[in-house]
Amino acid sequence: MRIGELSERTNTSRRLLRYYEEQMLIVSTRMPNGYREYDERFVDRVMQIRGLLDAGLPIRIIKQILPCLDKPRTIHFPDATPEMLDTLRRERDRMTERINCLIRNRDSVSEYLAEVSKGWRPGTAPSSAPAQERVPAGA
Amino acid sequence: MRIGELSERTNTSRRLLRYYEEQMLIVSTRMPNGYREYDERFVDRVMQIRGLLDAGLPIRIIKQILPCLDKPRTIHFPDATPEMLDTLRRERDRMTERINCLIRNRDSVSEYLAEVSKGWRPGTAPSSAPAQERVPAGA
DNA sequence: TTGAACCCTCACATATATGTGAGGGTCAAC
DNA sequence: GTTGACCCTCACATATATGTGAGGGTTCAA
Repeated sequence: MRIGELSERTNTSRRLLRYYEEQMLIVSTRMPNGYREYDERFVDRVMQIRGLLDAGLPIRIIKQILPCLDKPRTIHFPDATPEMLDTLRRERDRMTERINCLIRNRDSVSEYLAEVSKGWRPGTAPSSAPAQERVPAGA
Repeated sequence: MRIGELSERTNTSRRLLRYYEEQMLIVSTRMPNGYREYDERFVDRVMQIRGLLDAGLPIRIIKQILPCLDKPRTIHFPDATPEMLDTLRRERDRMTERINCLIRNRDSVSEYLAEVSKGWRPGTAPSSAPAQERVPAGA
């Protein structure tokens, strides 16, 4: 597909797709006329990138963990230097810290909302349906 | 305490503490000479802010959820407009999405690391191998 | 009384992720 | 063959979090 379709399907501006390519998070082949050509799996890939970005990871880190995230898990031994593995371990721990921080704070917000809706004027229905929970905490 | 001590105890530059104040995440009283004065609880408060920031939340959101995070849970009913509660609910859901995204990806990284360490040449300790291999992209 | 170690404000600089637009090709439909 | 919807590169603009430094007070101890 061309960049326009990928853009629509991932809800990501063309500008950003080109930026991610420049940052080497994704690649594209070129058609004879110079247009970028993407194959299907880039839809998921781009959405994964968006998710990580939204979760607060910077591009330079995403670039490093992206090779670990292939779905049929193809490990590239030659690519994994000990330095990269160390970085990966540190980053995994950092992600765990972020997760725990977010969980703690989200739970506080949830609690607050629960208490407010309990004590709130009983005439008004607060319509709060917690979209929550699926949280083991392991490293 | 003055800004220098808070800075050291929270590992946050003075510049940033002033910035957080300007953004109204924290407040300070002033001593007669104009120096900022903070009380103990700002140590935790600032660390909480740092955690949320590191987890990817922007300051304008942190500002909104901060009132829900007081430890002895003092709910300010008059402050909570229905709009703010809606924002809060949306933000809680957004945090949950981030959490799940981070968990998913962290688990993938963990898995990758586990598989690499299993399949690695058993003679070599993972952080002391001769660092001479093809390195196409990485740190 | 001088100097070190604090503090103040103000303002410009940087990095990162993103938007916007100019100037210009390609291609299919009318 | 013109039009409209695509695409390209390049470059400047914006927002956010942060660094850095100038120019200048305050406090305290040697």
